[in-house]
Amino acid sequence: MPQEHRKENGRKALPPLSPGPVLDISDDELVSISVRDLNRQLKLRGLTREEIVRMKQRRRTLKNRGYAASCRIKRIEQKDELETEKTQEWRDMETMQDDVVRIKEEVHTIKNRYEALLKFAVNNKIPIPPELETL
Amino acid sequence: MPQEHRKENGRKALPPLSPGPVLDISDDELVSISVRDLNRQLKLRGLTREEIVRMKQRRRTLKNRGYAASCRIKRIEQKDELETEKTQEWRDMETMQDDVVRIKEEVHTIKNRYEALLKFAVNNKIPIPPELETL
DNA sequence: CTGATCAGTGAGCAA
DNA sequence: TTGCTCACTGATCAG
Repeated sequence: MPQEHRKENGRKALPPLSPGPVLDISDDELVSISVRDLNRQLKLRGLTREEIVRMKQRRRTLKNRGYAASCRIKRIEQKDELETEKTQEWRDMETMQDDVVRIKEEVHTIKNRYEALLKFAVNNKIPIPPELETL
Repeated sequence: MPQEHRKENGRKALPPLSPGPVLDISDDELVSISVRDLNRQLKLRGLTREEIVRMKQRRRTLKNRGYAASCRIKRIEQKDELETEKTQEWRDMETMQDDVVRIKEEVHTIKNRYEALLKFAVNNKIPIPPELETL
């Protein structure tokens, strides 16, 4: 049960999967070469059927190790993406809220102007058409 | 290497961790009882030191299994939470955007009124104070 | 010790 | 076969 770990981080180190007794090849090479080339090598040297099976399994395991790593990275990236979007939307929200405040002030300004104009009319006894009398 | 899986889901089924040859106890019981009670049982029957160690390890493994499950659930919940917040913010955004549109229309309406009033003044040759002449 | 999290592992599904 | 994802495991860290 080769269960130690290749902690890239701050943990332990895992020795490479034991190379077969006959075909010695590093983990990196094994995951890299194509199935075709691997079979070629396997037949070139005379490996037992069992040895071949073991080599295939080692290759699959190494592949799986990589897939698992990708899977974790993907998960983290998706999470980061969500958080980033959340932050951005929060910013957009603030901007829009500012817009609302600004425009509301504009409404206020114009209403005051209108009332000033109406007051001027009243003070000078200028008759205003009814449809313009109220705001 | 008991490496099959207890897929609660749609996968395979894993037989319980092999009970020790002496103290037979189910996985559920083992994770449930306290360390104190476990030690009591362990001494009550005469278990080898090695058997005790194995039992302790089985307990730890079962505990770990539960921790891992919690960890996965937590991760999923956090992701759901983020997505829910995102959706809610998107909704809030729409509401606010509607507010902006509504208020801008209000501004337009008032400006038109003001201009109508000014035009009325011009048409009737009413002098307007300079500070009220422009919008 | 307990609980949480990480990287590695095999199972099982999908392409 | 390949790639991904799941549950599980031991290692390791934090409390």
